[in-house]
Parts: sequence; C-alpha cells; structure tokens
Amino acid sequence: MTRRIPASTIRRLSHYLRSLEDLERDGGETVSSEELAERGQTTAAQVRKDLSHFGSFGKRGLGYKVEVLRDYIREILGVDRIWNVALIGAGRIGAALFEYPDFGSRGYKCVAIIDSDQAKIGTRWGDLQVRSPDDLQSLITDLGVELIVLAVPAQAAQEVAERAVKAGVKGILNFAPIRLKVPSEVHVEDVNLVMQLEAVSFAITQRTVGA
Amino acid sequence: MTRRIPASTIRRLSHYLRSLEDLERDGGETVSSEELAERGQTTAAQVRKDLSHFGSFGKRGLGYKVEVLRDYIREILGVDRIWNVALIGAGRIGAALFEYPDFGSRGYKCVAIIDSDQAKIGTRWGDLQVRSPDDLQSLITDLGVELIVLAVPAQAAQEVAERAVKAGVKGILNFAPIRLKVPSEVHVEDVNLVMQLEAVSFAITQRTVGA
DNA sequence: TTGTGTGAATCCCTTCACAGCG
DNA sequence: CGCTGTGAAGGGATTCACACAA
Repeated sequence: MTRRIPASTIRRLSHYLRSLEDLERDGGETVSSEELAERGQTTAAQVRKDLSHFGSFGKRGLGYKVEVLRDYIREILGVDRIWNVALIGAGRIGAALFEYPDFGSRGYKCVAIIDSDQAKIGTRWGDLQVRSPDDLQSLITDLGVELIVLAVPAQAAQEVAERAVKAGVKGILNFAPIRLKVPSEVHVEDVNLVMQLEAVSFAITQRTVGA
Repeated sequence: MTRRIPASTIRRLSHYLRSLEDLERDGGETVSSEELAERGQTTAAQVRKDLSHFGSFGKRGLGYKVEVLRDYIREILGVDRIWNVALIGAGRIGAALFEYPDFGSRGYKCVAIIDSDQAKIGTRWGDLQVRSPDDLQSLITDLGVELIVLAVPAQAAQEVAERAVKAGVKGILNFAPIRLKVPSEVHVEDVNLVMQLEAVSFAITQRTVGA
C-alpha cells in the first residue's frame, strides 16, 4: 500500500499476528486495539496507527474481526503463501531453525540444503539431501528459491551471498557476523546472537553501576 | 556513565567493537569516526554522538587510538570480564550458540547445561554434563550464573525463567516465542527468528508490489 | 590543518485527542 | 455510546555545522 513503513511496525505486526492466531484458537471473534496492545506490549493508539498504514480493517464501535485481520496481516507480511527457502551451511544453526515450530507453519519451506563439507554432502536431513555449493545457482533457479538462510563462516558469506543473489535470491537471513554487500533490492536481515548477549550484559552492567 | 542510552546506540557499539578488533588484527593504530562509520554502516556524526554518551575517547585532529577505544567499549558493554552462562534447553538452538566463534571470545562462558529430557540428562556436552531442571536453582547459585540462555518450548519458558530469576539471574537471552514476565531489573533479550524471516518476506513482498 | 565533541536543527516515530462511523 | 481512524502535538534519535583542541 503505502511507502516508508517503520521497521518497528513490522515487528509489531508479527506480534499481532501471533496474538490473533492465539485468539482464534481460543475462539475469539473480535478484538479491540486495546486488547491487541496488551498482548503485544504496546499501546492501543500504536496498534491503530500501525494498521492504518495499510488500510482500515476494523469497525468503529466494534473492533476487528479476528479472522479478517489475521488474513490481512498475513498478506501484509507476505506469509499468505509458501516461500521456498534454501539453507546454506548445514551446521547447528541451520538445524536449529527447524526446531522452531513456527518456521514451517508460517509458510517457510526448506527445499534445499547446501554445505561445502565433503563429509556432509549426500547425507540426508529429513527428506532432503545435503548438496554441494557447486549446485547453488542451479538449485536456486530450478527450485524457485527466493530466500536463503545463510549460516556459513564469515569469510565465506560474502561470496556465497553474491552467487545466490546472481541466481535470483531476493532475501537473506544472515547468521554470519559480517555486513553483507548486496544490491539494494535484496533484503538482508542480520541475526547476531553475540550482539544480543552484549545488549544483555550492557544492561546488567549499567544497572549494577548506575543509581 | 549517563542514563537513557538508545538501544540502537548499543547495537552500534557492538559493531564498532568488532571493527576495532579487526583493525587491531590488521595493525591499525588509530581510526577516525569516518572510518568507523563506514564499517558500521552509519555516519561519522553518529559514531561521535554514540561515544559522547560515555565520555570523550578521541584526540581532536587525530582520531581514536584503536586499542584504547576498544577497551573502553568493552568496558561499556560489560564484556571486559567473564560471564557465567547457563544454557537451559539442550536442543539444537542451544548447541548452535557454541558454534558462534565470538561466543567464547567475548567472555561468555557456559558453565551449566540443563534439560528436562531424561535421555539427555547425564550425557556429556564437551566437558559439561547435562543436568536436571531440579538442579536449576542450586547450579545458578553455586556457579554464580548471572545470565541464562533460555531455549525451551514456549509453555515451559515462563516457569523456568521465574525459577532462574529467583535464584539470582540478571539477564535472559530468550529463544521462546513468548513475552516473559520478569521483574523490571532483569533484562530479557528476545531472539525470534521467525519474526526476522517475516521482516524479509515483508520487504520482498512490498518491493514486488510497490512502485 | 585535521577531526573530535556538542548544541541546534531536523526528521521520524509515538502519543494524544477527537471527529465520525456503526 | 464504543472504538476506530487520523491529523496534530510531542519526544527521542539522527544529522548538521561549527567551535576548538592537537
């Protein structure tokens, strides 16, 4: 719909979606921005503002219909469809993703696993076989992969990313602790657990030192 | 030093720290805010502003001494010491953390692993033995654990967190997809990979639809 | 001259407050 | 009435611009 949506709005939309799914499981029919706010750790005004970027989905005096809003948010976030994902780097990080129950239920489908370790190539992971990096481009093209999970060591990441982008990948969930250089139309989302740990230790340290 | 530091500043400090360590490896003696900005994907003014919250570490006309600034940032982030960390939930997510090379080098030391799965209890992970949740409190107290990595299923997370906090834990890196309720002095940092994937699919979707 | 440190200006996100629809 | 949708106000973070120290 509109341009220039704050990243914080997107994060909150993800929360709302989860809340709506919970509500539906519990048989809720409608929600108010108030109720959604409580569950999402924000304010009612914020909820309404977030949604207003994309349209008006509620009824005044009544609230939002749970199912309807859920579907709209799914559409906004682009999770109303299947995404073919390739996992590059068959280490523990990659494996961990599959433990996340929401991973599959949100439409992310792992269709290829690639690793450069000769010992891993050919082994089965569920119903997939680990493939060689040589097949990277052809796999991406043939399987229609738009999204990759990049879980390789830092020094290999840039090169792999470039090849993936060349083959048509549009988004990268990047676990390598480097800033990938990619064309601006490719979206990179960095996961950096050490950085998050540092945020924790900072908070504790300041709290201990400060007043 | 000062109060009210933007969370974004902390994230950037983590980046600066990494850059400084790289520079040191390459034998750099001094850096300018300009150079630090390039590596950290921000602006020189932002770098200076970030640092100004904590003191003045540079020399006008010259820049910052790499080693000195690095030590200051380490101190600010609280990574100039060893943090005893307990891993709760010995699944793949937990295992993945140990693959992160920076995890140990930043002073985070895993001193205990806890899992409720009887089959896992007693098994060795490196030089640690997986322990039962019954030992949670005593382990935290005895080993001086201040920080936990919470990688258990959502429904167990709240209860485990409460017990950990009661035993003295001050910070939590939370992988469970729920909003933990803890006393305000305990810092919780949420890791939510599905949410990050949603941010990617949103970006791609909007890009495809929009102008 | 160079590049930091910092008030002032700007920009963007959040919050307020209320008009208006159901 | 109740609750959404939204301009306007407010606040916090980033950027600007320059005084000043090395």
